[in-house]
Amino acid sequence: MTNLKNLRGMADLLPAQSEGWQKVESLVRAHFCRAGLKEIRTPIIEKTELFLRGIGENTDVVGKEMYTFEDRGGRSCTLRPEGTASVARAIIQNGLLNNGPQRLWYGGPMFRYERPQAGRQRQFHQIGVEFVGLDSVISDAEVISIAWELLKDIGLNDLTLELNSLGSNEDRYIFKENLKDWLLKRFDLLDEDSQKRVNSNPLRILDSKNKDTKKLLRDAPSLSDFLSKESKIRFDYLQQLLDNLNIPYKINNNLVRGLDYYSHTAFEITSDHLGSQATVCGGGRYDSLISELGGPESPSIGWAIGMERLIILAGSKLLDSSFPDAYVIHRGQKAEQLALKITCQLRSVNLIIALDYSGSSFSKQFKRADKSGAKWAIVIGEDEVSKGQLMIKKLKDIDKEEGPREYIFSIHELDQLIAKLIA
RNA sequence: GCGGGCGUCGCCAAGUGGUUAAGGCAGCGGCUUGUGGCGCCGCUAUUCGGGGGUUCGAAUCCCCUCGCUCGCCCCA
Repeated sequence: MTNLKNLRGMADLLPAQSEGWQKVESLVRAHFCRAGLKEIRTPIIEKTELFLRGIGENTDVVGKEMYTFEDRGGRSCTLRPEGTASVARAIIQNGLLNNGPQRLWYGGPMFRYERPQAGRQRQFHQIGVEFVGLDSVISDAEVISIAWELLKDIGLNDLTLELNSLGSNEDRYIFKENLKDWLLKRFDLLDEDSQKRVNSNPLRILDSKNKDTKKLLRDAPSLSDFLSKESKIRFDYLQQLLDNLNIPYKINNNLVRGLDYYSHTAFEITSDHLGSQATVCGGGRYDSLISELGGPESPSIGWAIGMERLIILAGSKLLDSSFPDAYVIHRGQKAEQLALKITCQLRSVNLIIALDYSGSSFSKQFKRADKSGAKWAIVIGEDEVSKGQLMIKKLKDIDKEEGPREYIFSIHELDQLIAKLIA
């Protein structure tokens, strides 16, 4: 291998892992289906402008993590760093809201140009849910519960749901000005990153991991004190609904989230088993995104789950477990032809059949049959072909003596063979 | 983008300047040309992520580059 390696942060999904992915994906689909969600698929490339306007120019995602390039027509294009902006665009462009609120899910690869580490790659996969055109608090609770129940169903136990209210746009504007004033008075005490953010995105400073800044912020004005009466009622009611659903949560007043479009409800689901990338699910309400992108006023809420992180957490619960029902052993050219034919016929009735290709000794083929984990060996040799028969032999539990291990069938009586294999 | 660690066969690995690069697992073949999970025997890296350089001589030292990994930042 000379230089033909993967690009940094772009991982292959190998056969040993794909079954785990499929398990998770089918569970995910089942949950979405039960919740009555419809799938939407959008292109993985969009005009750069969509993300600039949708996600916000001062966010880290847009500021330093986008895969942006010019196409041959000189258009600035970007590989989507998240799903919501594209979904919003597609909804507006196709007029879906004319049919009422949309309850949608999506999934697929996302791209962010970052230094990879555990649970973080440059191409990664998200599944997400978006409720567009719904304002009621029960939709917030429902959206959260879909994520929570899904994660629980995959077998993840020690997860933490962190919850906050960012208030209305107005609440947040007033708070932002207050916070900015407060921070500017203490500018010299802030860490470098936070100093840069004071004017562009002061809310993000609340989320700072810097020790000194954290300490300083203990006395800072709190967003919760700036929530309007309506916003407070909303937030209280959401908590009441979650209590009612027995979904545990932790209020985190510093949870701001990195994308500009959130208002009111913001939440994250985190785990202690992911190293420093603790968030497995993140989401919130985005009441003004659709209208800002040129659509009708449409309050909305959604979340995204990182598939790679989900798979890491699910870990050993996803071990490979599929074995063939039967392994077809054959010797001789006529037998080979029959073996292939039988294999296809049995597969057509949904049996999982493995076929040997080696043409080596029966002894070797039996060894391989054992290794495959198959329950039965189907043996087709020259004798069988000439008699129009085939023989099956039970492979597992060789030491348990209970009745015959071998059975002969006519190749014209496949029904009986099938019945035996299924039994 | 910044800072650490790492890169020898599909996997796990020994080797840290000197004849042919250990070993284990897996794979393939044989013992056993038509019957299995054990066992025994044999085969499987002209090459040490890639490219330069130092040297009589390099997987081992130096430089560059690619990738992985851990932390920061941030997020899924």
